[in-house]
Amino acid sequence: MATTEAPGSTKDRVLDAALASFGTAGYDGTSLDALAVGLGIRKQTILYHFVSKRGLLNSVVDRCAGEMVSALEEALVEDQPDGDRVEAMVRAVFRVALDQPVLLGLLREVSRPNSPGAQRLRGHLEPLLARARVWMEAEMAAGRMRRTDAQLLLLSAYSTVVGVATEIEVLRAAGVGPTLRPVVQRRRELLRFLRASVDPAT
Amino acid sequence: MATTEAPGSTKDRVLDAALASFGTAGYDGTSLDALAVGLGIRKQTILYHFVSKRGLLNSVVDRCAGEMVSALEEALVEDQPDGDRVEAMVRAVFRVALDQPVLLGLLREVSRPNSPGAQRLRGHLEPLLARARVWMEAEMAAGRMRRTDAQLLLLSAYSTVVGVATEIEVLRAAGVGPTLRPVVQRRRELLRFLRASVDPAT
DNA sequence: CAGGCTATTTACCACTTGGTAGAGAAGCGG
DNA sequence: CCGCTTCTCTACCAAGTGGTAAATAGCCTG
Repeated sequence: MATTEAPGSTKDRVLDAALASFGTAGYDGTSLDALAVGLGIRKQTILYHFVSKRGLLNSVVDRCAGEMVSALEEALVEDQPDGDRVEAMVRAVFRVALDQPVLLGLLREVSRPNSPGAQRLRGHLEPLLARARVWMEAEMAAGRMRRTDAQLLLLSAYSTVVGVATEIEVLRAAGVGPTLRPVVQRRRELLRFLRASVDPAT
Repeated sequence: MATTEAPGSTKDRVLDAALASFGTAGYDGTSLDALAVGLGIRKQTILYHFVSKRGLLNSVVDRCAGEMVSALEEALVEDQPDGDRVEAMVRAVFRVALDQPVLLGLLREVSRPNSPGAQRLRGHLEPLLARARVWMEAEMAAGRMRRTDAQLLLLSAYSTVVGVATEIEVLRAAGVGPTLRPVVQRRRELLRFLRASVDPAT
């Protein structure tokens, strides 16, 4: 049983193309035929590997959520000397946003309520959020963080980070170009926001 | 020539239903047939009034952008004694988000790059953004606002506000309920952020 | 070489999509 | 009553949708 596919395999190429299409055109805006033609294969090959369109979406979400979660977990591990965990996570998200912006596109598409795959995404992110929640509550108890509703603040931070990172793609589309400067500035502003939300001296 | 429709007219009912559907299911996820059935009319009646599906979207965007812009302009007028313009605008957006959350859904849907209607929305918001830009630059010159790239900060604020307000719908879907408390708290957090971004003492 | 397994194909299918053509119907001014 | 406009309807259609069935080819094992 090979859970990991060779990166050049048909299945993997389909996943890549599907990610791009779902992230930009959306789920409904993606046609299996078009996807197949773009890959030089037949639609039925896609259905052979993923059973249904919905199954394809699920696979794409699974893979991307996996990448996202492991990127975040790496960021959490590498700053063991307690060097601002928040900053580490934000940097991780922005790195992903720069490396593969399509992934953020999918995240945006799929985090819409009632969207197919939204629930599945939540399932992947839930444990991570739970961990963050208990950590925050510990920080609050220790007085290192301002007292607020942890869940609410987390959702706020999540949507803000995704919003900001997603917008990198918007900027790119608007012709601002893949210049690094605006991105860095955005990240700085965002960190300022998160610190303000968390600062106990208020 | 009656530019304004009677609020009970067929045309207006179609606009309402289309707004709801575009905002939740998205453009591609909306079918004219389903829309018509939901209204108890025939699809061709819709096409008679709006020529095409795209035309319907344009009309919806026009109406919503109009409401949004006038809400913002009202907010700007009523605080002539310079009582924190930023707060007035944020409050206006949140009021809209609470009164008609679907409108925010449309905003989110349509502000995706390459989305049909994205350009049209930009056209509506452009003058408002331009006004805000010159105002901010004046504030910066007067030293009442920290020096940054005005355009970038505006985009940041825009996406953040929309993100946060949109998420109200997400919360509602997640069962957090239309309670007022989280919304108020979110607004407070957001204002803290915007003030921090703008505060000259940094 | 036989037989099974995997991967990809061709050939269809039922259904939905947005859109066109044209017929009635209702109201209204002459 | 006529003719005009406005609105809604029935009847279609071509193109595309996701999905099923079955055939074909390659490959490894016995």
